[in-house]
Amino acid sequence: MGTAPRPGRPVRGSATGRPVMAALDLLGRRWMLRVIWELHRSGAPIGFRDLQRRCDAMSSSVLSARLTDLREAGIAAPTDETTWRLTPLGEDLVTAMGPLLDWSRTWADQR
Amino acid sequence: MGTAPRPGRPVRGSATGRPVMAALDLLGRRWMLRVIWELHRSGAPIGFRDLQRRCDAMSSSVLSARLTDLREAGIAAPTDETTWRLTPLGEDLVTAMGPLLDWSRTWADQR
DNA sequence: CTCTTGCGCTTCTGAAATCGAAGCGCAAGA
DNA sequence: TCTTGCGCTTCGATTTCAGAAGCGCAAGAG
Repeated sequence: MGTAPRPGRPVRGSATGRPVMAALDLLGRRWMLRVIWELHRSGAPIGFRDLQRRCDAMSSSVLSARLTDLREAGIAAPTDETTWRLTPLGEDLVTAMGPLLDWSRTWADQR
Repeated sequence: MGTAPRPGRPVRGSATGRPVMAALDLLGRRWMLRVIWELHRSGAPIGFRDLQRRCDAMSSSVLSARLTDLREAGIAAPTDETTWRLTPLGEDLVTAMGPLLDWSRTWADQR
């Protein structure tokens, strides 16, 4: 496929290809943040169908596309050919998402 | 329109409506993170067409939809009928995005 | 061995989101 | 009056997603 954005190259939604724009493009795809979140939350390598179930039964075709995106971006990787896990870079990303999740609770309280 | 997700209610891509899932859905829409980022980066209230230009000339129809989403979510608000700005809640969100932007630089360095 | 079950995905078709150009009504100059 | 730019809306074409079906494989059950 080769559709995953890379920093340094022009990206969908950004002519510059600056890292932050590439990241916002990659992470702004449907289900992306959720898939990353569930990969982390499972704690251990997880299989395709299991991951799909955890993501509210999201479409398998899109899950497949997202996993390809994540592999190309170096955020997730297949382990023993049948399961997936986050790379160290991916775990760093989850850590970076922490404040965002905290914010979502604040957001919920304010309504 | 009323399409913006709210915590506590079932959300596209999540049957639970838990705050974090609602946030991931809202922020996972195309251009959403970028629009928030540019609203913040401009420093002052900003007009529609100006904002559009800063977002790599994104489609005006989608920008309009995103601004509606953001207004309903309480993240952005119109000021004097001709410009937009982030609410305090929106500024908190940008702060929460900080680590994510830091991560994007790490991500860029690793490739 | 055959039969079933579950796996990781892929394929396909209709629905939904997005793109992008065009245009509307308005207001402020020249 | 005429132009210019504004905030947006509308609409047809394109891209993406949803969701059911299915393929090939492997591991049991009988």
